[in-house]
Amino acid sequence: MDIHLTTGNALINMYAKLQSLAESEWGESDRRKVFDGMSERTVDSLFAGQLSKENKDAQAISANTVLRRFVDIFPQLGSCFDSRSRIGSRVDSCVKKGDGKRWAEARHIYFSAILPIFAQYVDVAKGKEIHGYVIRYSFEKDMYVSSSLINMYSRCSRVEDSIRVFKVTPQRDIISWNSVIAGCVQNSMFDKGLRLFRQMLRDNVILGSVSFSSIMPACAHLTTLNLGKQLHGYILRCGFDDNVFISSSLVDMYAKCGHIRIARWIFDGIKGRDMVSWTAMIMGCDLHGYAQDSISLFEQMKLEGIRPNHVALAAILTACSHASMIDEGRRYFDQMTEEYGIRLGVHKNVDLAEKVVTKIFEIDLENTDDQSHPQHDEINDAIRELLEKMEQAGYVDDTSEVPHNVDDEQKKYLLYGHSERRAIAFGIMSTPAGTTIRVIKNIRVCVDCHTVIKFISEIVVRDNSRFHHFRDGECSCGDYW
DNA sequence: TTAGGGTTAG
Repeated sequence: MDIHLTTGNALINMYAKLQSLAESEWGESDRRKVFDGMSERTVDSLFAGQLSKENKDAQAISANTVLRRFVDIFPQLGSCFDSRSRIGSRVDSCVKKGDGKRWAEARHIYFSAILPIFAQYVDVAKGKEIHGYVIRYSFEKDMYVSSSLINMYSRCSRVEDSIRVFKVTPQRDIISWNSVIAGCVQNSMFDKGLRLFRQMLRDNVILGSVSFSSIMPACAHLTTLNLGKQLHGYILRCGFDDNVFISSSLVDMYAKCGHIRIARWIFDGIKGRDMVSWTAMIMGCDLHGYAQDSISLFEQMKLEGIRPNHVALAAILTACSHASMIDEGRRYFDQMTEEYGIRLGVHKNVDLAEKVVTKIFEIDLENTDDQSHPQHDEINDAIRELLEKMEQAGYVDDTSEVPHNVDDEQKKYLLYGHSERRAIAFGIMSTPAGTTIRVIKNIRVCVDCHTVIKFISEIVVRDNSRFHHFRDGECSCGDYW
């Protein structure tokens, strides 16, 4: 019988999805047969099954193929994909020429499918042209199109634009929320991401697994262990703990929040660990000074047939560097280029260096001592008391890290003001004996404070570089510092 | 019927 339009489209879609399955016996020819048997076809017939996520993941169809087909249907869009000319004027001119009927066929579906390609290639100029078109033809209220736009802008580091799109979307579903929250978190706007997450909870939105894997990195980066634990409980109640995205993000969160053993326990329980899971664990071990574990994990990962990417290589090279393992480091460096074909990047970026320097000079460098803490004087007394005991135990101050141009006595005084030792003194005086004190610092601990902490106690300090487990006058970083 | 969101970094 003649294949009816929507039935035919549905069949094509089915064959396309079957084709994307591993070792599928279905192929292009099955789709073709249905397509050829249809007396009436539309744009949908051409695209059925082609733009689905399953197909993209399986790479059954490349981004370029999608674009080529898209341009076949809408030749006016060609300029948007392969040249610098503006799409907007072309759209208008082809509508004027009476070609508007074809554009009317361009339903929102294609735009929500095409935008992720610009997100992937980080091409905000082309993404914006599509956005203009979306507005002109009133597709912007569609949740699919809007979440594609949110994602495109945030992948291009334009979070403000993402949030703007989110705010003007009249109806929001879980994917709209996840898109904007993930956008904030991926662009290091962790507080904003958490605020939106809480607002989503207040709005009684039912969370999905993606909601958790999107927000968890915020807890990891902010070292907010309590919040991370609450989310972990939530995850267990939802039964999402077998999701590899979520378990990898939990490994990372617990490692960054100081619980390396819990991180390892979660990692060991992951079924179907992928490269990201391994890399998160490798970095976690390194963060805690267990470089040898990082190396054995890396080797084990390779044995399991998982090919490391540039992030995994960065992780293992960092581990070698922290443990002063020069031979291993060189071996991995050679493997990186020879076996894995990874080239060096970043490096010698003068433009970036200039931007950073400009920012640094905008900061008031003289303004470092903040004395506003209500127990400022008590903390001073506690530090003085600790110092006396430390000096009896053999502590000698090291003022080499004090950059100010003052005499040695002044420098010694400046060291008293360092936030890490003040935090420890405050922790000791305000908690019962035996309480775990967690100190989180946003810059690297100073070398003298590092010595001081070794004298004070069995203590764990996390600075911007790593965890320092101080015990019996030794530190887990092996004084690599 | 076709379409949108997620984990790892020096």
